[in-house]
Amino acid sequence: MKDNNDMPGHLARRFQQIAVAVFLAEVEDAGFDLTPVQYAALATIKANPGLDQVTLAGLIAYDRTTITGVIDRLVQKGLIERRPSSRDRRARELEITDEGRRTLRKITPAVESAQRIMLRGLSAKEGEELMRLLRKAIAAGNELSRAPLRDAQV
Amino acid sequence: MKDNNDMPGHLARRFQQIAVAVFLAEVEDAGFDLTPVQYAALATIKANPGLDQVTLAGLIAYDRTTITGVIDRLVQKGLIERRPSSRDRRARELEITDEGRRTLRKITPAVESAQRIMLRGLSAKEGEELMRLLRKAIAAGNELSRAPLRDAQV
DNA sequence: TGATATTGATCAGTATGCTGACTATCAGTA
DNA sequence: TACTGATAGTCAGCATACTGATCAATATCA
Repeated sequence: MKDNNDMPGHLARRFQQIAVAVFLAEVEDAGFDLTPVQYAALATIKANPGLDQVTLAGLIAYDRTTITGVIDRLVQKGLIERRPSSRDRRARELEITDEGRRTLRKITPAVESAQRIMLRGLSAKEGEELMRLLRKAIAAGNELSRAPLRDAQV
Repeated sequence: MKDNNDMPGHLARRFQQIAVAVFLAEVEDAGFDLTPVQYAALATIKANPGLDQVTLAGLIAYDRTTITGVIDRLVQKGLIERRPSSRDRRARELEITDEGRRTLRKITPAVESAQRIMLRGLSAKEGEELMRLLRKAIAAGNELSRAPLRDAQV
């Protein structure tokens, strides 16, 4: 019988669990209330003004049904705006607000600190290697989840 | 601005997302309906007959409030039994059923196949190195989540 | 012993994430 | 143009995960 510690799936779940806990703790210490998912969405909307929800989902590999709720909460917090697209009446264009921009700027140190903390058991070289291997495994498995990563159409 | 791909937290989430999708697909192909979490709980109950829920949670690093629902569903499926402990009337003892044992035996090839698939982009050596680095990072961050890994009391 | 603290389990509430279904709209084509 | 298929977004339902609270039972110690 294989031990849990020999199962990449188990290790993935555990590392992700710690990563989320660290992120939330750092962000809360900085005085904000934003989840990892909300942060990624907000940063991506800022970098791609006016994008629609499906494009956003593709850029950060979320399921389109998950995005709906995330967007709802970001709008609720006043960090982004959602308005109908003029080109496609099915689509919604997403735009960051001034407050969203402010939040993003002030929260960045906490986010970067969280990334360091979740790798604190590794040397700099090991951290780089872990990220490289994760990127490689993810690239090979990209199409295996319902929410694959997609490039922006531009 | 850091890219998502430079964020270990983002990579962790993405790898876990793929790992779960692969697990569910392989298990469903084998004709079963069991989540990664349910599998880990079932295997751990089999290996530690009569353990209580808190001990189970510690062994696989789940939150104790999450365990309740997982156990409910395993009982519902007839794979385990939950009964009051004789030593401590607050606690419940968990025991695998014959059907649980049968399911575990028949599902194992699918689970092992899933572990291979989620590492398919990596060489054997790289897969080992990824697991080593994950274990190391997890060990250093164990106490940072609400559900740290705990040894069994025995 | 009796007061206090701790522990095992559960619950309510919130936030991902998924499947599958549905509506509205758009795009391509016969 | 009318039909067909695809697409954007939403929703219901289910399963993790977490926070914080509660209840019952156990442990601890003055």
